[in-house]
Amino acid sequence: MEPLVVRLRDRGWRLTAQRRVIAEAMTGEHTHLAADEVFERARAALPEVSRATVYNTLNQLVAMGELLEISHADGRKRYDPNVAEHHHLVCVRCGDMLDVEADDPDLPDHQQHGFEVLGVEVTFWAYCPDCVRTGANA
Amino acid sequence: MEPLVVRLRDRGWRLTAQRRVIAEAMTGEHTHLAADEVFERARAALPEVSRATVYNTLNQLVAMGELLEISHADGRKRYDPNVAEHHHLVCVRCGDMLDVEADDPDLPDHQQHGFEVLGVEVTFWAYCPDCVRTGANA
DNA sequence: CTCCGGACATCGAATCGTTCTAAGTTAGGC
DNA sequence: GCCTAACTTAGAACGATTCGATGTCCGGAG
Repeated sequence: MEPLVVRLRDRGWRLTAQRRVIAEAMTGEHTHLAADEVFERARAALPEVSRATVYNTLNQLVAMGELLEISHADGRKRYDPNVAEHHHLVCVRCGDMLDVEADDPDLPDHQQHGFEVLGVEVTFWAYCPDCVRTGANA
Repeated sequence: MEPLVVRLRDRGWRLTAQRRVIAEAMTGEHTHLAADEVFERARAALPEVSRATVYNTLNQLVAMGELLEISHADGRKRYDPNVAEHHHLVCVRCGDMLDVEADDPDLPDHQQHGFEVLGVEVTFWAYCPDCVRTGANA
């Protein structure tokens, strides 16, 4: 797929300097940034971005379906540029997250208890390699 | 299983009036209360409970394994007296939650990408019956 | 070219959920 | 009936996020 900034431009989204650095902050190797981490990265590239603009922009990208918003146990939302249906490995000690493929063995019948099921997300609670190595995982 | 308050007493937990009304607030029909809703219910039974005591008590019950803490998309944690492994149907419009049994068809190999898997939680994103009926689910 | 309107960005204050703190109260062993 | 530790309290503090008011930029009509 084309990079995020290209897709955004093609949609006619006004790609200002601030929005560009925010979008670029999302397309690195670490794909589960909290809003504040996005802010830090964006500000490193362009000091005159404000926190509010980061929040505004992230919310717009979520509404546009270009980012996934993931609510994390620590209370800070994470933003995931991988919008394909997928699942997460979450370390219960350090909170680190890793995407895992959705093989979706059994998306159950579309109706459950009267709820109309839209999608399924599996969270694997785990210890990450670092915490297994260094930590007393008691 | 014995009711929550009985189990707590049997553990030697000091069952004060405040703790009792908080525990009782958790054992009603609605099993996914936010802290503030627990506070409201507890205060209805005993007006002189403070918010801090509710938070303290809920955190203790979670630490004791008597409650499950669930992080919800709206940022408020929910507390679930059903501590058996299970999954959740979550309405994406109103946020309502429903427990579903964990048949756990395939708890995958205990190791994934170097993560040591402890447990699996499936979230079914859905429209609840009320929102299907009343809402423009657009 | 200039003006205008609307979209965008900014700053700081406000809000929300939660935790902390310091002081007051209670329960139960001696 | 004390003493101590555990418990509770009200309110301040906190971190994450949103809001509101104001300022800036851009593109098109005149």
